[in-house]
Amino acid sequence: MGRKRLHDAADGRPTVHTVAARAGVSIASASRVLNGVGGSAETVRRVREAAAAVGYVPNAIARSLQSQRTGLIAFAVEDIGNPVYVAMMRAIEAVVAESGRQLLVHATSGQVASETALLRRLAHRYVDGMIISPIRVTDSHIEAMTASPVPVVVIGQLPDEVPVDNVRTDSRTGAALAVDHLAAAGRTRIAFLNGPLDTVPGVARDAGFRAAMARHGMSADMIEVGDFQYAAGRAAAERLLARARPDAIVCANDLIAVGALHALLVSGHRVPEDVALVGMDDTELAQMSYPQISSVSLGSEIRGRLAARLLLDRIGDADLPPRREQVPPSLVIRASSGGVA
Amino acid sequence: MGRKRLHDAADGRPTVHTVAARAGVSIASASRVLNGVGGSAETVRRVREAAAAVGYVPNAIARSLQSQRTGLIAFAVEDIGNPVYVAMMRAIEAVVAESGRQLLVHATSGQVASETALLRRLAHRYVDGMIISPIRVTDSHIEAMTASPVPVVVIGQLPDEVPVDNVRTDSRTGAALAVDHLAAAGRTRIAFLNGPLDTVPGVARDAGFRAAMARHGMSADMIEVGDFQYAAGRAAAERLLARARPDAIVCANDLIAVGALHALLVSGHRVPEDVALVGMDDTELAQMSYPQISSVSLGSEIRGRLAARLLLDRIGDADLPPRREQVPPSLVIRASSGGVA
DNA sequence: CAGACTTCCGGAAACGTTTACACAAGGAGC
DNA sequence: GCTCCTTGTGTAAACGTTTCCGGAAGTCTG
Repeated sequence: MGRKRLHDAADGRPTVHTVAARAGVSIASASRVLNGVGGSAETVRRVREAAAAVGYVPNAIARSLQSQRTGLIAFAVEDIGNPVYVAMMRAIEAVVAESGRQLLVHATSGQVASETALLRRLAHRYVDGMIISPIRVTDSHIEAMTASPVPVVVIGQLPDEVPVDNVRTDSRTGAALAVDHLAAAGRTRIAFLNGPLDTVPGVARDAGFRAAMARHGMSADMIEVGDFQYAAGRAAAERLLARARPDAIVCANDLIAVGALHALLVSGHRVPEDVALVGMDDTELAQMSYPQISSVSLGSEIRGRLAARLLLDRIGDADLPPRREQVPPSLVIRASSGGVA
Repeated sequence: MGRKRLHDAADGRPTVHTVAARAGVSIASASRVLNGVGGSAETVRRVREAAAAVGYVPNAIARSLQSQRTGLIAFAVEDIGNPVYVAMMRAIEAVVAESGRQLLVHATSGQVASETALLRRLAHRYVDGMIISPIRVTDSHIEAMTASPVPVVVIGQLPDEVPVDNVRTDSRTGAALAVDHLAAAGRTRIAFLNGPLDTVPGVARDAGFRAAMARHGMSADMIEVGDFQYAAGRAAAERLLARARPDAIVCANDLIAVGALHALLVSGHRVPEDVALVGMDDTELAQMSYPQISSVSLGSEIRGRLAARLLLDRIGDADLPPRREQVPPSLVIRASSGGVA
């Protein structure tokens, strides 16, 4: 006794030293065999056997310290309960997996503190890069992003001068598409249920809605604001219906639209006969509802895929100039606005 | 020249050496100041200033190698598109955040290879512990779990002899609750839309349904199987309606139930008048639908919270005996089965 | 059989932190 | 003025890997 666990880690688990000692070889040889590079047949056999016997599991942290890579990518998102982020995540995951890396998701609950803390923590090298889709962009976000030691790609609008890879869409135009569609269908009293006006998408969609309404000569006086959730959408619709008689509603995302649909049906309105409905993001939620909800697609899968590619490119070459991709919105017409069922 | 970036990391970023050199102190002092322990007023000032000047960001990997902790917890889940996992995640997150750690989520897409690869990779020390909710449990899962160097907690059924902390529910009884409720409401032709029979929940719910039907003297001959997704639920319901005339449908989860609801409404059935519907998991989806869907709650928040606590306890003391928590199911009655709207 | 090449191996130095330990300086107590 | 304690500092050893480098042994060529 006394020499037991001599080469083990602090917690008693075997290390490469343990394996090497048991196999009667140097740690260099053990390491080589365990990584499958070099080693004579006999050495390979002995090391493999020793590793299996002691149940050796490499310590990835130590390996990463040496290799300067972890093989992990993070996707930080504000509300993973929103299917649009799930769609993005799936697209990102596909690209990331293809590169042999693993994707981790972090839900920030949209708190600025939490988001920057995340950047501070993960970006301290636990991951090789991260994709982040903030709905609010503060100075501290920007500072954290530019100071990050690992590459960061942003999905969403970003001030032009920030030198960070960036995939954006144009939800201003997206909101306008919805209005145009409803106006063309003869709707004249179009309401808008938006998310918070201190968010980037909130202001863009508000601007798009107002501009399109003006263009059609209609007044934008039926606007309700809540957050981007189902419950808020339902509540906003109830407030709206209590004070006005819209014949169409544009919603700033699909969660809000589903909430609005619920409020409409509960209060006996027919959709789309009495009130037409258009959501935004074109998530699976829009298809799962009955009637199915027309929705402005902002190309979430495409944005996810592009963001992943930008990130991998930058990991491959840190000196690339900052790039910027733009994905155009498009309208998907379904039953809720009088399209085909 | 020649001595420039002498103390920088390989990638040119400043290290604690860089900061120490610039501040004219030893790396020990620099480290102490940066961690907020000790240091004279003058030293603190100089180090802080130097760190800010060079934009020092600590390398978390190196720190973790030394401290043997990362402060990260992982939640591995099969399909993050299913709201039940989002609910669990939120509950876990709350507990984990309280302990000052950060939660990461990994969606495994239910592939065994991916799940065990995950265990192999993350559990190699990138995280301090992980919670996993597999719907299939294979030998390779069990092996990976027991060999894991970091604590693992399983949400879901597990063979009794596996010495792993475990939070389970009883979805067998859950399915029976649904049948009892429908039978009590006078439904006599009860169908069942289940998930795959090679999954743990799939077999449990099948057994529960059949047992309850037998107990009520009804034959369990209207059963359709798909996967646990919306599309499968809708397709299964369509198959069912093409060959039979149920007056009630039990669904193995809420996604399936929403799919079934859609199929029912499209084909002109009234819910609950013609066909009553009960889902399972009691996710927000059940409340977002119209009519709202009755659902068997399996206490996902509670299970998440318990799992997180078990994990933290085990991280605190690895020698604890394996523990097992059980959460009972309960029925939440809504409009789709004739409850209150 | 001499030399040139190849293959395999072990020692030791990294990777960027934290921290145990030793030591110096300064103040308080007698 | 001596000891004793406190406070601050620096040196160096960890943490568990990978990998560079030099040397030993074996193989091929002419």
